[in-house]
Amino acid sequence: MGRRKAELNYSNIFESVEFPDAYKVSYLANAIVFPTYEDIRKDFGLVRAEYHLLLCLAHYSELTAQDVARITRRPRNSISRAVHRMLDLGFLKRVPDPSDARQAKLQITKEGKIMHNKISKYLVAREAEIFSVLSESERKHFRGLIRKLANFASTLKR
Amino acid sequence: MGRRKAELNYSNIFESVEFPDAYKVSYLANAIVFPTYEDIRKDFGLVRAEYHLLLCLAHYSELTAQDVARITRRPRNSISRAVHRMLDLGFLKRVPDPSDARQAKLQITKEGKIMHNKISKYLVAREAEIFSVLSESERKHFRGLIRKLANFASTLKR
DNA sequence: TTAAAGTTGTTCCAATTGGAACAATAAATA
DNA sequence: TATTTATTGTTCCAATTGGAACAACTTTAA
Repeated sequence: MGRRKAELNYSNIFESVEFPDAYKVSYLANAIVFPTYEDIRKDFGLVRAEYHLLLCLAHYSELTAQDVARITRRPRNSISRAVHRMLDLGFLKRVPDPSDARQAKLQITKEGKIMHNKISKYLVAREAEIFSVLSESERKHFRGLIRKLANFASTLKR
Repeated sequence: MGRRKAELNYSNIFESVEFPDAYKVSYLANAIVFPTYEDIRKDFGLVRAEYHLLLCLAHYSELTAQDVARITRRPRNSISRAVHRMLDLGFLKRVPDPSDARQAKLQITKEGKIMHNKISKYLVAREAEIFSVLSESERKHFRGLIRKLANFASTLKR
C-alpha cells in the first residue's frame, strides 16, 4: 500500500475556508446526496429525475411535468425524458388535462408506490445513519434551522 | 401569462417526506450549490473541478491531484483534466515529486490566487445572503451542527 | 378580433461526466 | 530478491446532461 503522507487532515479546510457554512452544506451534499443517487441508480435502476418523479408524485396526487421541474429545480427536458421512461416502466400514468391542452397530469401507479416505498425505506435508514452523530436535541435544533434555510432557498428566483 | 394553479405550495413536501432532514440538505444543495457552480462557470470561466483545485490549493500550499480528489470527493480523471487546463491558464504550477515519481506536487500561482480571491469574494457574499435568514445565534448554532455532520461525513468510506 | 407574449412538453445537439482500463512506479509479501 | 498488490495520473469511451430551439396551445394586450 502506498504510504500515506505524515498527517494531512482533509477536513482542515472546513475551518479555513472563507465561506465555512456554505462550504459544509456543499460538502455534505457531495458526501451524502450524490452517493445516494448513485445507489438508487445501481440498486433500483432509476436516475435522479426518475426518482424525483416518484418522490413528488408519492406526495402530491397529481402534478404536471412542469410542476415537478419546479419542485425539484431541475430542467424540464430532464423531467420530460424521465416521464417517458417511468410511463414505460409502469410507475406513472398520464392523463391529458382537458382544461389546458398543453399539459398533462401525472399520477403514480400502484407499482410506482411500491418502488417508492422500497427506495424510501433505504433513504430513511441512510438518513438515520448520517444523523446518528447528533444527539436528539441537536437533531431537533438542526431540523428547525435547516427548515428555515430550505424554505428561504425555495423563495430564491434560481 | 399562463394561470398559476390555485395554490400549490411547493415546499409542502419538505414536511411530508419520509427523510425530511436529508431531503432539506439535498434541496439546499440543489438550490444553492449548483447555481453557484453555474455562476462560477459563467462569470469566471471555470468548471467545478477547476474551481476545486483553486480552492484546495489556496488553503494547502502543496497537494497532489489525488489529494484534491480525496478532499473534494471527485473522480480522479475529472481532477486530472482540470489540472491540465489550470496549468495552461497559468493558475497552477506543477513540480514532479522526487521521492515518488508517480505523482507531482501542485501549487497555486499568483494569478491563481488572484482568481481565487475574486471567486471567494463572490461566494462570501452569496453565503451571507443565504444565511441572512438566520439570526446571529441561530447561525452560530447551525455552524456547530453542520460542522459535526460534515466531519462525520468526511469519515464515511464513500 | 387580432397580434403579441408566455407556457408546456419535446427533440436535438454539444459538452460534461465518470467508469474502466492502462502504463509507470512504489510498497508489501514471500 | 522476486513477485504480487497498490497507487498515481492519464486516456478512452459511453452515457448523462442541460441549453436552445420548436410546435402546440393559452393568455394578455391592442
